[in-house]
Amino acid sequence: MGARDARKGRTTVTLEDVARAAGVHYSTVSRALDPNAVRRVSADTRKHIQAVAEKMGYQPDMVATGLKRGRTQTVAAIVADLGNPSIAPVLRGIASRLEPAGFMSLFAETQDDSSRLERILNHLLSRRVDAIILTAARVGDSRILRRFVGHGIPVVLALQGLPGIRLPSCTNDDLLGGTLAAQHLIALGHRRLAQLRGPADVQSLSRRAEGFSKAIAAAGATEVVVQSTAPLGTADDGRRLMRVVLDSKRARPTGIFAHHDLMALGALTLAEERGLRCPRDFSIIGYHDVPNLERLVPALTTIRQPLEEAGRAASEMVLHILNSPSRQPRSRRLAPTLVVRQSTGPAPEPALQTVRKSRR
Amino acid sequence: MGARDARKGRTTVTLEDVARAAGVHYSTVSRALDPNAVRRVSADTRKHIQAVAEKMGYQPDMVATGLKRGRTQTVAAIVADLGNPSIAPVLRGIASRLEPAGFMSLFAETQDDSSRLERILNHLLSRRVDAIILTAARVGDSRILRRFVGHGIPVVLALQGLPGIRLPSCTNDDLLGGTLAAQHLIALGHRRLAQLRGPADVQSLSRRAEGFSKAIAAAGATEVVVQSTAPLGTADDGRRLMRVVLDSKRARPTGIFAHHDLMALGALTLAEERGLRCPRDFSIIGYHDVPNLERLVPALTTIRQPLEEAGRAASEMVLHILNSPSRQPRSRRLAPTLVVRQSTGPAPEPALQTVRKSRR
DNA sequence: TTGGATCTGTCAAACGTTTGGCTTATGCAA
DNA sequence: TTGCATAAGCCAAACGTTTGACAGATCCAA
Repeated sequence: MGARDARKGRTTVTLEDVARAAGVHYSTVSRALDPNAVRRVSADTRKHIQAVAEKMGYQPDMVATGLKRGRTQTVAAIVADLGNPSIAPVLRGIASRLEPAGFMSLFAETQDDSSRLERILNHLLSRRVDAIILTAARVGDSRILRRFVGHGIPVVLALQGLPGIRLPSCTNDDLLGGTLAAQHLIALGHRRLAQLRGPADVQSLSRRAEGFSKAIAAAGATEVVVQSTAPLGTADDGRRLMRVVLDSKRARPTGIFAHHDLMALGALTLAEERGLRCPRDFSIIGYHDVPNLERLVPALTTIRQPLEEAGRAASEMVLHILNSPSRQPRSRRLAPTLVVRQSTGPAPEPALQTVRKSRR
Repeated sequence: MGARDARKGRTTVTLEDVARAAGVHYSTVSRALDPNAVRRVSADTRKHIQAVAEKMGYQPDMVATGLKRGRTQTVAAIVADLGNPSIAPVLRGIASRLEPAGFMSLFAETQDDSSRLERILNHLLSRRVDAIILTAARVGDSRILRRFVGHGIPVVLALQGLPGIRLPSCTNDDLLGGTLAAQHLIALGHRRLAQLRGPADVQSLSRRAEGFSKAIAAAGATEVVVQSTAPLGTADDGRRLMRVVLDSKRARPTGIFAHHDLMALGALTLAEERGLRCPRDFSIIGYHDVPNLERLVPALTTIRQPLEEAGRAASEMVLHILNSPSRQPRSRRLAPTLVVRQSTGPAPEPALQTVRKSRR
């Protein structure tokens, strides 16, 4: 009869129940139900057992399996901040790739606090998760992670790389993102550019800046860079930086690259307050494709990062490691795409194009 | 010595290892480490064992514990669509409440597909989760859920109630939300209102409409209602509905209530295209407090729903059920709040106020 | 008939805990 | 000293699987 377990009389049917009903030993049931079992049970018995199990509604107990096999079919997704709108698509990517492989995902939030990360990791160790996908890597965390990796459980980084430790990662190609932004503005004829940078100590932003600047230089255009110190992405910051640009004595730039859509938004409103019209007088391009901003007038041209894809790719790596632990998978950089909307247009003074051609 | 388990030589220290090192039986270690164990171990040994365990870095194996105790300290959060920006805050609320209680959360996405929901539930059964929080309830799902509840595992509904089945839920008070919107507009002197409704077959929207209409009627004001059939919340839909309102032969309403911010946005742009200025000529109020829209000009007045709070409250219920399974907790309705920004202002023609006073 | 192979299936030992029952030691009253 | 309660700790049986080792049956060649 169905076993009655600890939980308030919940009824569970076990291997033994099925075995009794089918008139075989429970180990035979186990084998009959294991899709890739060694051939130890005849086709007839197998079919019979499967029928009985089906009829009784047998569900294997994955926690027992986990204990025996040492594999829980669980991976943890650790994020810094669930409030960050970039995160949900990543989680979705993770779930969509892992689910068909029979895995489920636990989630936890570090709130950008290393001690919380450590607590979470210990807890996950205790839960015997099979792997970890970490989107919350901070520079100081490599020590903690190292100990964790020492326990033999795979860690894959998503979105954020981490310098202090060799871990497979799946990040966005910010160099390319910056390049795309620059090439777009150049192609529209802009030759005097400005870059509204995020804080310097974030690796991805440095690369973003580098990609932009290199492409600008390669085209023989000029660029002024202003830099924020605040955490990336407030509109106020964008205003502030844009003010610096407009107040400068140098010739006003016609193409603006903001490291974040909300900065672009702030910059845009400030410029319009000063009587400049976008895209007539200047073009501006943001980064991130923040949701709902496509509703603005003018809708923001931006660089979109493949977030869901990042989650999928990270999961892919996890599965790869789990299936063939011999070698680490290669880290990947995912290509962002340019999303052209209405905030970018042809440069206002085409005459300049030819003048500055050969500066390099 | 540390046991070497199945997973590629990963080293785990077990109760037995600690027991050997401490010179006691492993059951004693188990008791010494259990904070609320019956008094079976002296203070001295307990302290000694704790020290040894600490030094060896012992971490209890929660899957073994789960097997023995029949409790996995895991709850599952099932959502319809991780892409929905409302969901992340709910997840955060869930994690924040559950984590201090020693629980972690699994997540899964139904993609609004009942058969996927069923698969997921079976899988969760197999994993012996302690409870489920479901934000993805659809009308047709009560049958599936009933079977599941029959297995004795608690299900709590968040955000969406479900008519066919008695389940504790934690939803937003849409009636109040509609009322708040109406009262705000009334207080500003508006007497001719319009309501841009979402589709009729969604319960929460009906209540939203009801709350609004009742408050309007109570104030003796008039209202025209136009209704969408599309799934809630596209700007195009808002445009379409607003066009109907403006094209009507009746006197133009001065106060608009849209069932969703994006609808409000669409309505707003259409009205401005027709030469009306907001909030000078008309006021409009949305619903949902969709992120980033506060950057618009004019920034949208809206109704904010306590999403994170919903997650926390649902978790609270789960913990309550788990701790005292005797009685179901009462369902809760969470109060939304009015967020006043710039899209609402005093009604343009104050004279009308007195004229229509006693229509009821 | 004997002696392997091969094919099916059973047996039982794990996996790492929790926990009821048991044993021994200790304290204390008579 | 005995008797007895109580405290402290050990023993071993679970929990539901997986899986190596073994056993019986069948078949076939020698």
